[in-house]
Amino acid sequence: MSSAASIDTPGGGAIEASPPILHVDMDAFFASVELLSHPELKGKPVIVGGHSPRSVVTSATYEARAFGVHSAMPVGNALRLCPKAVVLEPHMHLYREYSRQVMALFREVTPLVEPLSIDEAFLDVSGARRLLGESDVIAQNLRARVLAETGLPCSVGVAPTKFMAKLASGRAKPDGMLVIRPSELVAYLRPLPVRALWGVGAKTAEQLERLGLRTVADIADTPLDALVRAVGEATGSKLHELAQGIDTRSVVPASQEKSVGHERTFDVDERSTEVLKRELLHQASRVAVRLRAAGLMGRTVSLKLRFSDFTTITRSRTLSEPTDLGRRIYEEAIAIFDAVGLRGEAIRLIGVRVEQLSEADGTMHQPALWADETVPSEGWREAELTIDRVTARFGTDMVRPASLVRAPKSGETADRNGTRS
DNA sequence: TCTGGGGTCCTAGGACCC
DNA sequence: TCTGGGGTCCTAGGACCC
Repeated sequence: MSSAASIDTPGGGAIEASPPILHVDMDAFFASVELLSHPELKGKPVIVGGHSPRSVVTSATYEARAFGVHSAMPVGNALRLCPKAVVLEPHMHLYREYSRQVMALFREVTPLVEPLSIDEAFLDVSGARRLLGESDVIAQNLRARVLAETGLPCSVGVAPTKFMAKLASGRAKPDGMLVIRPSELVAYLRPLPVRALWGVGAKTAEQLERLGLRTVADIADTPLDALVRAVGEATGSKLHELAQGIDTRSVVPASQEKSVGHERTFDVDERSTEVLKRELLHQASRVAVRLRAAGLMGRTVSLKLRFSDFTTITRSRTLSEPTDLGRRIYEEAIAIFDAVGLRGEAIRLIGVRVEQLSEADGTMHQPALWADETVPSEGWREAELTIDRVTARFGTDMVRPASLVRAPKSGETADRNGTRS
């Protein structure tokens, strides 16, 4: 066992004055992006969410939050709390584009940028400080720059560790900055509720509550083994460290994705296997398009089903060879689906995910054999590459299951009927 | 209008190998 | 042959995060 208390201080004493980690979090990201195209709604309660009956809030302006609206809440509930709110459909492609822009701005500060989600990232500025000044100065300049170049507000937490930086950015919201220095760290942490610790959700909080543990201080003062018995090895030891302000994780620039999937909740629970399988075909093809676009292949296919009562099952199968073909993923998903043996149960959600990703380096691809021996796999590969070209040109909406239903004859590429207006 | 869609990580049991 | 243990892979479920 090594000494857990030793903390690397690459910048020496300077760290005391200027903590090295920034956590940048865009404020009400999706809603803020929408306001750029709807300036007349500025200052009003705005909710981003779908219009279908089961849609939830994906983002809300602070004006809407004042009414108790928050993300993951059903849109209907949100509208009851705030009837005047304007509901806007999400535009994911726009959010991804703005995300790309702000992440690029972060990388101008330091190459050590770790995106955490579409709208937040950690920055390690311990090296950049020599050039750009103390980290609070870097943070303020970055906030100003993001606002000037994108029109979007963000908040920044500055602290000695990732966890504390994230905590700080949360405290700084909206449109603010907060610096937590090493000497203030423990005093800041101890009074917070356990729920503030990373990895403590509703269930874990409940388990801890049963032990009488309510604050971070309670956790910090509880012996490690008692904690581990209550919540398991990994969570227990993690919490014990976080509670005393210890977090040795470093900022690691983007790593490879581990899975790619799609899922859909039906507006009304679905019983028809024909409809369910058609949805699987669509999802498998979308997953494959994304795999190929990223130059990845996957080896494990899993199917997810959620029933009306919200119970959820997943079933997976590992292939002998990785694939990036929708046809192959679809076949496997169907085989799993058939093995589940539904007897007309109502399905609320269905989804497909591909795991165990590896880089597809072209030459390594082994053409798979289909159940239908008359269809050469290379024909399918050609068909799907055509889909990629159509997608690149017209967007994913153009890729319809219909283009995969029929095998292409030789010399023919996948048709692209199903054009949407 | 009960509970979206994209993910990551952990646990636990069994198979299988050395 | 009474009882090992470590490691890896696979599968299912669940907690958690944004």
